[in-house]
Amino acid sequence: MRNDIQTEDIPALCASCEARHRGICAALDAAQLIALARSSHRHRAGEGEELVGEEESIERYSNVLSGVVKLTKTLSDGRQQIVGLRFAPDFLGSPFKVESKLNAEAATKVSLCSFPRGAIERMMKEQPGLEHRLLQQTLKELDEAREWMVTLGRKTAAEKVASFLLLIAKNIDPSARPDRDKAEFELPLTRADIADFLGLTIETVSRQFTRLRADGIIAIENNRQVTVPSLSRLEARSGS
Amino acid sequence: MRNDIQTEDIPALCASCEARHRGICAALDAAQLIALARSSHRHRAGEGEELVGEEESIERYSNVLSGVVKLTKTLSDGRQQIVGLRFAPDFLGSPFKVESKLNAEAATKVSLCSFPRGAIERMMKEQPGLEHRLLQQTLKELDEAREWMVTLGRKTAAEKVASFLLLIAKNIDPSARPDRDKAEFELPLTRADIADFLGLTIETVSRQFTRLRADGIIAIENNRQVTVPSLSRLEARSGS
DNA sequence: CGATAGTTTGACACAGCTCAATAGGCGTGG
DNA sequence: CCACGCCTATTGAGCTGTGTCAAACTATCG
Repeated sequence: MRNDIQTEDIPALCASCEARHRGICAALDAAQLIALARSSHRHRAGEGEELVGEEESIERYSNVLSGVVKLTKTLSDGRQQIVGLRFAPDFLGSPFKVESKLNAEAATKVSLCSFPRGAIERMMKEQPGLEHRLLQQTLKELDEAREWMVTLGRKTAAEKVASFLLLIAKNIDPSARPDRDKAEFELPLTRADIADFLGLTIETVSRQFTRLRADGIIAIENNRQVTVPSLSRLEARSGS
Repeated sequence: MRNDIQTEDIPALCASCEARHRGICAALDAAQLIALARSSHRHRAGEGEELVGEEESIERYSNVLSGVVKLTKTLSDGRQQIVGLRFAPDFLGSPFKVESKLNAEAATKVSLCSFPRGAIERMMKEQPGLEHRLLQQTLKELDEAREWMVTLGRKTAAEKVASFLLLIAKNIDPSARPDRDKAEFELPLTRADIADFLGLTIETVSRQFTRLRADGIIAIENNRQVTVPSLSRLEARSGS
């Protein structure tokens, strides 16, 4: 199914791409990668840019190559909830159509590799491995969503904020290793985003940050640069 | 893929089964149904009975034929959150293994059609349509989970209870039809379950029920039998 | 340096929680 | 068929965590 030996055959673009190894494209062989690369294009989006409006979602699918994308839902009166975050090399855009509305917006600067809907669907027919991969990613997303439901429904504000920091640390700390208990990373979200993710207000989020800082669980520089000296101490506050 | 013409060929058990039409089994042809039926068995479970403990989840998969199953997650200190409800003809048991722990418990009397893990996985290899079907069910679940995240994170207690009643009405009112604005059903969950589903306490749930009753939005008989004279009036209170 | 957007802090209000008592439904056994 | 007991649901009173509103502070960028 994978064809790592013939690395020279795969498109140059894909050779160093993370999605090729850990993402959707890992299910494709060289020939399929070439076919897909023909109709794919890389592009960037700035913070706050909308990626998937109603219409566009149907048009194309993307791999997240870098940056963070937030998936949001909005009630009719404007209340908003972030229902998921996508990090590299996650897949973006749900296959087949889902009835309910969902927005995707760049939380940070983002780079994407996009292809038209049709290309993926055609490939799915001739390569069941791709659909299998998609199922796995969807199951992972479902699992994460359920985990977060517990956070939203049953945790206190303090636990929510700690859980959030752990999630980010796991997903974007470049120095992360299983044994390292320390973490450093730049927050990809504003306080407002964090509030929307946690079902809180920005003021409550801010107060919880202040408390974590006062207790030495985290240090923050320039509002965004976070240091966690001990992930296990942070985890102890996450209520899990 | 489906083979409705040769109805006489399919197993007697499956002939009248809802899962055969709207569930997972719709992806199978007569021969496959027969093969699967050989290793499947129907059984019942009483209210509160645990269906999927850690170990068992891996062992077998089931279709829900009647009744309601609740999927729960529990924090280390005992706080609980219901992360999903399964109604007939939903599928139960996640394919491949998911790392995180999830419990499935009968919320009402339940009847199931179960088969061993291996049977399904073998069939998935020879019948891509089955995996496709599974992907669709998973996408639907993901969508529902996200919808509920908004409810948990951003709605008031009153809106949560209204949303819950709408969800139940949609899924188990036998007399439901798109045009009918009235609904009648028996609540499949206790107040404690409802609280765990909504991220509230039983007292708050009870008070919201009382208010809905006082306002004529619902009528309740015997604590479980609910009448909703106007679903649209109920929906107006759901905050969506 | 000033403008702007984001963040922190404070004072206060209120939705929903806690604890406690009462009421209702339902099965069991006299 | 009633009486009892158990379990679930309701109601009440008071408390508290989080929201609201407003002001001060801080980064960032032209």
